[in-house]
Amino acid sequence: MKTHGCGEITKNEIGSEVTIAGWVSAVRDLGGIIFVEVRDKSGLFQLVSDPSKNPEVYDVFQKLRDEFVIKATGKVTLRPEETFNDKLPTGEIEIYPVSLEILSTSAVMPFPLNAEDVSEDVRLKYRYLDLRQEKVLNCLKLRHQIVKTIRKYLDEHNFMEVETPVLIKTTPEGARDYLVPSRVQPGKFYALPQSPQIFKQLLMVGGIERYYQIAKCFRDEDLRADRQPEFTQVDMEMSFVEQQDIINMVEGLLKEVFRIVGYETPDKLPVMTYQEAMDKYGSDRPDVRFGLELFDIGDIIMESNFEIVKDNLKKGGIVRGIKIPNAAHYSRKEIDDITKLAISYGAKALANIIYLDDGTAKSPVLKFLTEEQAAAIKERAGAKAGDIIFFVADKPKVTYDVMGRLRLWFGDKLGLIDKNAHALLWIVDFPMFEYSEEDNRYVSVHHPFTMPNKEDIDKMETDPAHCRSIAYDIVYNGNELGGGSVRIHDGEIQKRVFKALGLSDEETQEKFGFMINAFRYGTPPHAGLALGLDRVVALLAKTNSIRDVIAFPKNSNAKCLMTDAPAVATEEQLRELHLRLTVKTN
RNA sequence: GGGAUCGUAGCUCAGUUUGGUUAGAGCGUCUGCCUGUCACGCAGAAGGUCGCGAGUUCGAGCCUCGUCGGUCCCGCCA
Repeated sequence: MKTHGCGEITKNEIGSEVTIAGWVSAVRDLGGIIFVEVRDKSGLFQLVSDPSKNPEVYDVFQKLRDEFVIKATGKVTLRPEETFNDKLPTGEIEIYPVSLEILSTSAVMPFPLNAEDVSEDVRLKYRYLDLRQEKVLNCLKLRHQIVKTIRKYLDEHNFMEVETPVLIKTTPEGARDYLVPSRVQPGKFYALPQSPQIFKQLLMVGGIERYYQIAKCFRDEDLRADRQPEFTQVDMEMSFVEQQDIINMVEGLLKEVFRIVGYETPDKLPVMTYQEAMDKYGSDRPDVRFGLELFDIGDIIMESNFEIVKDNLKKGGIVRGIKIPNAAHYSRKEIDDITKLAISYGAKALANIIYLDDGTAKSPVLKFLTEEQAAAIKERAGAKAGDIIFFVADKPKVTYDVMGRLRLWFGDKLGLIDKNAHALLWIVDFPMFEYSEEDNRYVSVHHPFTMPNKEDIDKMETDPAHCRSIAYDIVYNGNELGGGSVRIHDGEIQKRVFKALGLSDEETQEKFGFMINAFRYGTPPHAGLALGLDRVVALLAKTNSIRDVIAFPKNSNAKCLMTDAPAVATEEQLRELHLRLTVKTN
C-alpha cells in the first residue's frame, strides 16, 4: 500500500515517485496552496496542494482534517530553499501528490496530540490515541529495543525461553494473590503468579540448566507510580552456578541494555554489603550518585549523660547522624519543618546540633555532653563552622529508614543529584529473615527458597535475625532494578528454613509438598535473578511512572480507564463459578 | 485502611479570598477570507447539569456536610 515510511524518505529519492500513507498531523490551508503533514510510525512528511501544479487533488485536500488516514502518491521534490524546515528530518523535501485518497476519516480528537499538559486520566481513557504521540511511541520503541537486546543476549548465552503457567496454586508468603475461581472444581481457586519462582526452580530440577522468560507477574497490592497490578519480569535461572556467575551474567546483560541509551557500564560493578548500605545510606537500594553519608555516634552517646538515648541503645536501638554542610543559617521554621518531615517518616524526634559561624555550637542536646564528647561528635561528622548535623536514635529499622529518607530529601533539596549519572551497584549479603511484628514470627526477606550463608546456617535456629542469605539486588540510581538469590537445593536445609519461618511440617507438606518432593530426585545447585522490566525501561526512558512504558496500563486504583475493567459479573457467570457476592454491585 | 491535593467548555486553566445581573480566557472545533506554510495568519460563530447529592441563605461555581472520580504519599508490595 505504501512504498516508504514518511520519515524514511530522503533527498536521494528526489525525482522518484513514492506512495506514503498515514495520519494527517496538520493541515495548513493558505487559501490557494494547502500544506498537509502526514505522520506514520517513522516520522512526518509534507504534502502540498497547488492549483497550478496538481489541481486534480485540490478537492480532496480541502476535505482533510486532523487524524484522517490518507494515502498519497507523487514525485519527491526539493522545497524552495528559503522554505526549508530544519526542525524536520524531511524538512527539505515535499510531494505534490498526483493522487490522494482518504482511507478513513476521524472524529475530532478528545485531546490535543503532543501537548505537554493533558491529564493522565484523559490520555488513558483514549490510550489508543495517546499512543500516537511521539513521546509515548518512543517509550514503547525503547521497550522493544530493550526486550530484543535481552532475548538476543540470553539466547547467545545458551538460555532457553520457557513459558510457565499463569493459573497456578496460591502460595503463602509474599504479596496478596489474585485469585481465579474454578468452574469445574467448585469452591477452589487458582492464583495468578507473583513471579514464576517455583516453576523456574522446577525447570532446573528438570534439567533445563539455563532458563529465561519475559514473564507477566501479578500482585494484588495497592499501587504507586512505579507499581502496577500486572507487571513484567525478566526472569532467569541457571544451574551449576554460584552468586558470582549470576552477577557476571547480569553485568554482561546490563552492559548491552545500557548501551542502547548510550551508556557504557563498567566491566565490574561495585559490590556493597547490605549492612554497609544500611549504615552509610539507610537503605538497601542506596542512591550513590551523591554523598551525605550517615555516621554512627552511638559509642560517644553511651559515654555521655544523654540517658534517653542511652536507654534506647541498651534496648537494641541505634543512632545515626547526617551532616548538612552550610546549613547553619536555616531558620527556626526550616528546622522545625525538617523535624516534622522526620517525624512523618516515623521518627519520634530529630535532634540537631548547629555549628555557628563563630565556631560555637548550639543545640538542646549539648547539656548532656562533655566538651570532649561534643568535640568527638563534631569530628565524627566531619562538621565545620556553618554546618548542621541531624540525628535520630530509635530501633534500627526506624533509624535507618528515617535517616535514609532524610538523606534523599536533602540530596534533592540541595541539588546534589547528577541527573545524568548512572550509578549501578550490587547489594549482597541480605539478611535471611526479618521479624514481623504483625505475624509475630520471622518472615523471609527474599523468599523461602533462598540459601542461607554457609557461615550463618546454624543461626537459623539460634539467631535468625543475624543469619545472612546468599541474595543480591542490582540497584540503579537508588532504584531496585532486580534481585535474586542462590537457591536451596538440599531438602534438609529447606525444611529448616520452613521451620524457622514457623511453618509446621503439615503446612510445609500441604503448601510446598510438590517442591520438596521434586528436590528428592537430584537437584542441581542453582541460582537466578529477576529484573523488573517496566522499571528498567522507565528509568532508561527517564520517566518517573512505569505507566508511561506500558501500552495499556491501569490507574492507581487498578482500573483500566479505557475498558472500565474490572467490571461486574453477570448472575449467570457467578452461578457457574459457584460464587455469591456479599456486596451490592449496583 | 490513612493522609495530602485536585475536579469549571473537547483540552489546559482563571473565577472560590469577601456568596450578588447573562460564568470567562487560550488552544481546539465550525464558517468566511487568504498561493510557501510548518504553533500559518485574519474575521466571526457555536460550545457549560461549574463531578454528583443534600443543606445554609432572599440568592451558591464560591459556605457546610456527604458522596464519586483523578494524582501523589504512608501502611502494604517475599
